[in-house]
Amino acid sequence: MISAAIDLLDAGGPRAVTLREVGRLAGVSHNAPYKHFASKEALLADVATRELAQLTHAAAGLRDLREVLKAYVAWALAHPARFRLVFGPWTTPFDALSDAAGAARDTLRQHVETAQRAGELPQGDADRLTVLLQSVVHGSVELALDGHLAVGGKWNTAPDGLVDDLLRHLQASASADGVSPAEDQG
Amino acid sequence: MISAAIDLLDAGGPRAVTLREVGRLAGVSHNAPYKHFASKEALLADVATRELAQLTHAAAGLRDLREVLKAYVAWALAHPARFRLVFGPWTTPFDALSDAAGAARDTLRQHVETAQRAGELPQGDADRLTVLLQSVVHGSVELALDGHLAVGGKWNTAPDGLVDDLLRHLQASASADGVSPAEDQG
DNA sequence: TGGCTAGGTTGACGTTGACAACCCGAGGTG
DNA sequence: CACCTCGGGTTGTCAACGTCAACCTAGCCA
Repeated sequence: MISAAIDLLDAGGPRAVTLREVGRLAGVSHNAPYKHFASKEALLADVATRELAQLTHAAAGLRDLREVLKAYVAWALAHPARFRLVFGPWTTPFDALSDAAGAARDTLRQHVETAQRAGELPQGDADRLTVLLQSVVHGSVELALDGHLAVGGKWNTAPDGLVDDLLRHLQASASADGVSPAEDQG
Repeated sequence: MISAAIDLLDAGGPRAVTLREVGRLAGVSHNAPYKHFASKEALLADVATRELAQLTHAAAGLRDLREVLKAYVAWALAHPARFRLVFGPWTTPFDALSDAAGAARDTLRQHVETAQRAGELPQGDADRLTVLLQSVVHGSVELALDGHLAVGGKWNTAPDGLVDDLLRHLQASASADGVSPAEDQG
């Protein structure tokens, strides 16, 4: 059923995900999903949780911060509906989904701290830096999905480029700020 | 009818905006809205366009870039449903809305260029810088609305703070860049 | 054997977006 | 004046949806 929901989501957007159609795709009746999920939103929350956990797992194995950020971007652009679902407006809180989001941010923060130690990012509160990076990824992807980034027909302003821009500026800020660190080779 | 739609939107979120309820609030029958709007989405697009135009108009009169960015943030946090509506997933394109979004980015870019001339931002493509800032505003607001920014119970990571952080880093990057200028031309 | 339960089924209810047909009153034209 | 067009309103209707309720059935365990 969950895979059926994902199929519908990818094919026709959030509007296409209907409990009845999920049941149809799964070869059961229109009310069978209620035996597994309390509501439509609960089904979607389950889908979102799995998706986010999978993404986090994949990101944990990547080399450096830039790769992680770009992996998020690539995933979101490849599966817009899933991205919007995961970070969408939930009307009721789901613990599992919140936990998954927390785990995702934790692995991201770990990469941030590593980059800070390497002098590639400014020192300071790693949490703030993490959410700053996450915000750029999140916002640029959403703007791109809405078509707001095709300014003047040039696509240099794609999310990937914005991530690079921010990292470059942060690197510059780190260099300017941290004249003290000795191991500034790299 | 439009004000009725806004009332419903603010009160009960996107789900509460129903053509029938709009008609009810406007004191007409359940099908009257169809005499003015082709579909529910068209009504919402009209609402979104007005809202965005109004916001842009207000932003055009502000002093500096920081104020503009914070005005966006304040508006979005004050009216989450409107924010999500404006930048939400439209299933059909609406020219008026696209134009309004373009105008919004134009005024933002103007402030960016002013800040660049003042040396408060790195030189280079103003468009890229604009969307970078817009991305942070956009992303941080959305993360905040989803409750993803209450890390460790500290709210220093609020969108306002993130905007300040980014501007500070960019300022530092600009200062560092200014040492060896004349690299970008565009 | 008997009963409990997870999972499935049919049926129904209320709500919604949308379509169609009818209706009225103001305005312009002969 | 009669005639007609037409914007805006109305009722009626439809299919689809989420959800609730009741019923059913196969497997398991005491």
